[in-house]
Amino acid sequence: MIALSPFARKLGAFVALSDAELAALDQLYGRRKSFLAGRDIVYQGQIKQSAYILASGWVCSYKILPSGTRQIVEFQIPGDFLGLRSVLFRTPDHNIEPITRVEASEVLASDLLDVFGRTPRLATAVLWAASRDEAMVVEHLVGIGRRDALERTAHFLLELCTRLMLVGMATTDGYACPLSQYHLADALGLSAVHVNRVLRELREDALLTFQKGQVTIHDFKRLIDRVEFDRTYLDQDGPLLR
Amino acid sequence: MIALSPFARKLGAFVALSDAELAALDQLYGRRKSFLAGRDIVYQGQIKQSAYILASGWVCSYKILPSGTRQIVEFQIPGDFLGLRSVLFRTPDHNIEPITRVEASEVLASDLLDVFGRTPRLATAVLWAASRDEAMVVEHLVGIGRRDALERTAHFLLELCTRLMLVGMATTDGYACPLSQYHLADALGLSAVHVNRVLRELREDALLTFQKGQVTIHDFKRLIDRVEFDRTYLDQDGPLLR
DNA sequence: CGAAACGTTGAATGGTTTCAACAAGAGTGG
DNA sequence: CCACTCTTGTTGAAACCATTCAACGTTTCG
Repeated sequence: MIALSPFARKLGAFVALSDAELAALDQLYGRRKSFLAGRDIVYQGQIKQSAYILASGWVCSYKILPSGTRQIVEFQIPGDFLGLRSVLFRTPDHNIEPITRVEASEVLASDLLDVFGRTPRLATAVLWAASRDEAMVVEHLVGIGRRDALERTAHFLLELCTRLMLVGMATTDGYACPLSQYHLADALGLSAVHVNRVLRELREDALLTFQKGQVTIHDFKRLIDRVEFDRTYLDQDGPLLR
Repeated sequence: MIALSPFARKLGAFVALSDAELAALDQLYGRRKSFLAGRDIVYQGQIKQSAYILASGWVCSYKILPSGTRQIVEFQIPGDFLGLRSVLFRTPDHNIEPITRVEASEVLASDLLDVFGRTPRLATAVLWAASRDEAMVVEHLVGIGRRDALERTAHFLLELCTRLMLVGMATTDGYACPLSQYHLADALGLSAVHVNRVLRELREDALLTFQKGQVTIHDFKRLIDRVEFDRTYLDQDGPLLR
């Protein structure tokens, strides 16, 4: 098997894809665009009738409160859809920040619907991925509402790990992670100072190290036990739909 | 105009509905079911290939953590869809609790798709409502992550107010609310004790009273200013799509 | 009437934030 | 190439918001 795009890899985990379906996937990819780290992708206008599929780089979507603090709602990594709903529904009310340099393929709504019509299994796969994204936002909400800082942080990093494994960018030993402690803080609803302390604790307990753009998991099993991470959607080694 | 169902009322706020479209809506309603307060609607099996439209009563969906605490993700009120995604996507991993006695009409996936195909404006309206639901979950996440207890609580009660106004069950003076302080606590990520204190503060500041199943808003404008509530989707006095 | 659920309040505890100060590394322009 | 600044990371101490524990009042309902 030759190198698949992260997107194809991810969908392949949900639905076993035939060569024909893989070919149909290619039709989705439109114009390639790149965005610079830090410079917000203003949703108004820029992405209006089109969505993107992330080819490389990390992105986050967030909201800013009148007080000036912000809350990151979710991160997108290679293989993820960006703005899928905004194509179908309405202009979103949140901001998008590229965390690294980002390469993304534009996806036109018309192409998407066209491919969906001709290869229903692809539609299933895409919607499945979308529903997983939504489940993650819910999981995120639960974590912020009911888990303490350490559990929440570890959970988040473990979830990132499972997502990255889907596209071949992580193993249970760790992964490259371009996030700053400020990003973590804004996502976890904590202060950056406290994130720092929590990371130190995780490191001193020899569970996990978050340093210099690298997450190293020292004891995967013990970490999972310690924070009661639910492995159900982790133990997916084959497509769900054949 | 004769009495519309809450569902029709809500959609009417998004899309101006013709008589023909209102008639098409009626086709959606299938078997009527009722559920008892407190008895969880187990998602596995019960609601599998069908969704529901709430006719009367309140429902909440929540997740339970290994520690035993729970986090309520969202509430559904009359006019809301229940399990829309589970029809399209996969079986959800959360529980559903009817808070009051609930009357709901079953909606078959086939009927839904059929109506969508024949009256695209209805499809737009339904998807619009779905996207608003999703936006609310995000708003909820932001609140839990970045607002203090008082702001969070007031925000939540104001949001409920705007939702209920859409279906004619609230005014800016208040509304009937069957939630207990425990429900509030589980939704807001707070302890019930602290919710009680926060409610007292809101009451003593003559902003809002939450008592005996009734939310009374004493000073709508001052409350909104105090907690920096965003009125944008509040000031909707006409359909967005004509 | 009694029990169970819900609401209320105080005091002690604790997790998290804020403030403040400093170290280390990356990028920038002179 | 070095000084400079800016961002990111690190640590301690004080302050604060929210939780927990515990007790008691109130309502609801069988």
